[in-house]
Amino acid sequence: MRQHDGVLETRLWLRLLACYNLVEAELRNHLRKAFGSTLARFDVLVQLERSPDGSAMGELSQRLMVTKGNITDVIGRLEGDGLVERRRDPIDARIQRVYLTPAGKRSVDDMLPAHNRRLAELMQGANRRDLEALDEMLGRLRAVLREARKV
Amino acid sequence: MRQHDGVLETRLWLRLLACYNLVEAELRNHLRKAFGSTLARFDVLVQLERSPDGSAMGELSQRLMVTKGNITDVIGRLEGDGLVERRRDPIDARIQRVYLTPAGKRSVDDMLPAHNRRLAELMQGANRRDLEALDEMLGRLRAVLREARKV
DNA sequence: TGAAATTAGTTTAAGCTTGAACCAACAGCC
DNA sequence: GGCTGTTGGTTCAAGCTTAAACTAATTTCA
Repeated sequence: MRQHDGVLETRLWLRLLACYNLVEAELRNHLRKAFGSTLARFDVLVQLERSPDGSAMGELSQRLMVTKGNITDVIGRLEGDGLVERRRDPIDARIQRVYLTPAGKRSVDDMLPAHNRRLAELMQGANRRDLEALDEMLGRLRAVLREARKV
Repeated sequence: MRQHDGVLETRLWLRLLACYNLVEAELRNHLRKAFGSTLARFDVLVQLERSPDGSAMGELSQRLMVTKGNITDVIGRLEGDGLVERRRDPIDARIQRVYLTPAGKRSVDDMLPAHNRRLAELMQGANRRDLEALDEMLGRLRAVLREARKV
């Protein structure tokens, strides 16, 4: 009898989904209450902080795994608040390069440590070895999923 | 030197996020192309199929981990398409009980097997033992996160 | 009993997100 | 140079999602 009927995969997916939802809700809540911000904005700002030379719209879209239209929208809102600025690439005029403004940098520097602390707090009830093993295996699953997507 | 600075937790979260995004995007894509449906609708329908006696709006909201307002919205759309129907609970008049219509049941029965198959396909590149271990540990993490939320 | 607190759902405004259609700029090729 | 195809972003409509304010019904308890 073949046991590979998808039951394990479904249960795994539902558990992963639950973990995702629990963490996501808590982090969103924290950002909102502590900083009046959202995850979409935060994610973009963090990504930009890691790219001092700016980042193209499409690059952001890929890294954050959302559509290009989404990035256009979020960046537009962040630009309106003066946290980022867009400059057209001088070599390739199609490319919009996005940079953190000083205010944007201040904003990330403010949020990021508290955000990470909150995340660590959420998992502090877990055994450290479990987290390490989980981390390792999620890395492997990610590789498998990336491969599967191509096919 | 205290090593518990949140690096592990952050990496774990980013990997979990990546796995979530990869699976979610693929499942959504599949539902859309194969059935012209969405995950939000699908999730509600599956939940209702598991509750032959109907489900209250708040129950759906909790199980799917979304807000009550969201459920009102999605159910409204599903009802408009004739896939579910709302009936007020005769005992407690505050409660709206939601049921699958025959068309709704046909729709789930149509989608669910293909959906699960697609999910299993996505993970078929992974070692079976890894998936079992991952499943187990996600279950434990979920418990930890639920506990942490209460605090 | 009946006022106060709780619970179930709805509504609303704002923001998030997608997918598809579109425009402009670049790259390859003849 | 000037087609042709590709790439990077924007726009648009629709749907998804949240948080907060609200209404109506039930429960609690003095």
